[in-house]
Amino acid sequence: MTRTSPKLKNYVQECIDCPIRHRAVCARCEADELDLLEQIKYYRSFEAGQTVVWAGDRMDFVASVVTGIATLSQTMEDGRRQMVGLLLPSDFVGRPGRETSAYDVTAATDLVMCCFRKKPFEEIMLRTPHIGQRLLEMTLDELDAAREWMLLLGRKTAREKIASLICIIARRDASLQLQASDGELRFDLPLTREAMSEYLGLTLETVSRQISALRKEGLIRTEGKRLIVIPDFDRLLEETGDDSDGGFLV
Amino acid sequence: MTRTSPKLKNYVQECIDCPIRHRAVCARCEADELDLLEQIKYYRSFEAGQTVVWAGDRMDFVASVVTGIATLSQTMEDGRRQMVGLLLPSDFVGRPGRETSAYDVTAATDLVMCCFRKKPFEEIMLRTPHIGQRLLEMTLDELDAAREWMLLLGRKTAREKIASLICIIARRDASLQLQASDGELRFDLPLTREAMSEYLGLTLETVSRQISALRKEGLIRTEGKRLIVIPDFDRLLEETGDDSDGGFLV
DNA sequence: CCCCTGCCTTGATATAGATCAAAACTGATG
DNA sequence: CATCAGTTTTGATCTATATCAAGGCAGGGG
Repeated sequence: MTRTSPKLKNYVQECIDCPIRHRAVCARCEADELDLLEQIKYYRSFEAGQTVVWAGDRMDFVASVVTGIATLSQTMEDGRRQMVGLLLPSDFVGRPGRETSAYDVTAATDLVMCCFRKKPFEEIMLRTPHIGQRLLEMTLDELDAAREWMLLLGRKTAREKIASLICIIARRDASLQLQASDGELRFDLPLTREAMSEYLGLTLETVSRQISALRKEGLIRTEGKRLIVIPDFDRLLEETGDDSDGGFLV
Repeated sequence: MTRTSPKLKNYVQECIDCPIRHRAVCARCEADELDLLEQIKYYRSFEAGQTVVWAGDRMDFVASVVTGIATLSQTMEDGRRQMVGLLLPSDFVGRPGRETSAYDVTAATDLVMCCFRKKPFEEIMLRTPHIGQRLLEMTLDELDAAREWMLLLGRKTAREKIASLICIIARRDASLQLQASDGELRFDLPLTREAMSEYLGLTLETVSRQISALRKEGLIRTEGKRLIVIPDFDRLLEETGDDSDGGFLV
């Protein structure tokens, strides 16, 4: 678990060719603005399971997720945990103007982040409105997502929660991968039952039971450990409890 | 209910003397920047219970809450409702760059909002970094609050939820009113049992029972319809399940 | 090849909170 | 002052999900 696989080290990438160039906090930057960021950026890699920072710890950088998935979670004194954010590629980690992390940040899968030390980043942000504008936009999106999640946590049944989670991951995955072989959607769900339960406000047993139920009813199939296949996305969507139209915004 | 009490009409206020001047989206504005906003602002008043906009409806303004409390909520097709935001004075309503409201916005109490038509506001925002900066800061605060709430919805018991709600309102109230007569905190909790249940992801019966329980144990007293007295804030805080130190920001 | 460790699944039971129901209160209206 | 609608409280019961418990399965290491 603590052994570092060599392939993760020394990830390097020109901004120009970066896979998240047009979705991350730098999305609106012009070439010269991008140069400023490129000069101060550095990459950090983590293996699945590693902790990036603990809640309350000093965190002197902000970052974009380049590849992999990170999670934000809170822990209560007695150990109850709730995940409060699922960070996919292009999502932003950290808060300008705050010294410490408010949440535990964990690598759910192998993870590469594009980091900026906080101080220089804040300086560049003041001089570069495009960054602040993009960050505002992204933060508003996160806020919408958090509120959507409040509905899920407060009012949905266990079955609806699971269906919602699968649909959301499938959507975000599809929007990146651009694959839509006929009607069947297949993708990686790289979360353990426990991680899902922390996200959904359930126990891992309930997660397992509900996934089994969806499988028995043919709403999903599972292949191997982490692969999910959705034969009919719309049918699964009906199980989420969301309005037939709108639903999640990504 | 639909009769409009005259006192609510025609609220007018110079920005200079505005009670939320230094907390709202205009907080960082210099005098000349404030002038720009002052020229396009207008006030709207709502009575307790009135709906400001429905989710999905066109919303061509953004606004700051000046006095009163507004709520944001989502409704599922079958009627289940979850409140996703509680907007107190100085909080911001609406999202620049979005045509329609994502949530039902309702006046929980009599309410006065300082409104800006969206288009001119967005133009001023582009020219005035202080507004965008402040809005980013406020949005990040909202996001933190939403995530704190996710923990509450996903993991807290009914009792902890109620204690948390009361503590949060008490805190925010205290930070505005600046009254701290000895140890005893007293303040208005202007939400019906139903509104509380929608916020906490409970039924109104459970809310009522838990409030009764806290009252019987002397953790709170109630005076009249809406007044709450907290004899010992720290003791109530212990019932929230939050870390003894940190807890909610705001 | 076998064992171990970490997941995952499934079953039996317990319980917090929902649901259903009725009565008590509160304040407004005629 | 009586009535009425909207709240709140409290009681009885039900149920979805948690909790406790036991096996099962897959992959890595010796």
